[in-house]
Amino acid sequence: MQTKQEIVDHIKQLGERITMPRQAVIQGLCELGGHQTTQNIQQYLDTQHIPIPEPTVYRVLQWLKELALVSQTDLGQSGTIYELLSTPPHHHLVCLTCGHVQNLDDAAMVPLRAHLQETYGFEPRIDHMAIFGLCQTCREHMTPSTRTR
Amino acid sequence: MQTKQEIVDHIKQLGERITMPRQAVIQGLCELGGHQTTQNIQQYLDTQHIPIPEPTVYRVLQWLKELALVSQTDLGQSGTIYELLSTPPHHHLVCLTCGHVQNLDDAAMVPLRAHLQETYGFEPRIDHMAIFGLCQTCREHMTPSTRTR
DNA sequence: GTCGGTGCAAAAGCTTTGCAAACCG
DNA sequence: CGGTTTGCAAAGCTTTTGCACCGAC
Repeated sequence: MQTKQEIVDHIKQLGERITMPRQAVIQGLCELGGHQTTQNIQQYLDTQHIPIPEPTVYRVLQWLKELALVSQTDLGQSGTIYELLSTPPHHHLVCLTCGHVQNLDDAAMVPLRAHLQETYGFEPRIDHMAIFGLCQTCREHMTPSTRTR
Repeated sequence: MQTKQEIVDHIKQLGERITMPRQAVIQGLCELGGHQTTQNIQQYLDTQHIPIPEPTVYRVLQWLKELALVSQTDLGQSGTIYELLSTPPHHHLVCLTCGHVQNLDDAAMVPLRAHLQETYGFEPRIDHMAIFGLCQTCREHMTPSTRTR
């Protein structure tokens, strides 16, 4: 886990401008840890008395993504999450019933990644993949009437 | 590829009601084939002089999904696609640069599916998975300035 | 005839955009 | 000081919802 200061220093070396909202979003990502939605980040900053307008949160996250410091993953109905790229590579098992998101170690994807490159010439951005399905808990509590969404 | 009539007969046997908009959407899925967005379906039906309001297209697709006749896959910025489940299982390689969607045979996912079940107790709905990355064409034409989205 | 589906209009999320004012370096 | 970034407000898109009317069985 990187500290906010390390990231800020890194960005300065890239010649990018550091502003208050940018520091705030980075701080939010660092202190919340893991994967976060724009809402999570904004609400957390609110509790820290650092109100940041939503459009700015989006703009900062997009900028961090372009600097390859943050990944963006679309989880379908479960929303879109952003994550510091310092964390070790992993993926997301998204439960279609309860929306729970579980991490999956990257080792599971190594063979698939190789296969796609060799067979299709496709370079997967499998740094943060979303796999949808049913988590163990929901499988056990499953009733026939349970809807998929 | 199933015909519209086969599907309609099947649904009747399930005791579900058949209405004009429902037939229309099924027809659209059959005749367009493959994976389609709500817009595709609606626009196609417009050309056939069968105007269906958007909310109804959504409602019918959701209903078909609950009957396990159609799959819904979220492709992130590339939208949401619906597909008849009669087609052989496959997945989608979504290019982050050009948005192109390429099919991937299910065989590539068999080992991963087994692994997730055994290790995590997670039952993946890997019937139509979206894998994001760079397609061969975009990799070749890649310039450093090219953005991810 | 009854229950469920449709159509319309409107709302709800989430994300983006335009532009003047504020700010970083 | 000059070019960027921010804040605000408003628009855009996709998807959902409420409700009266209509239609399938």
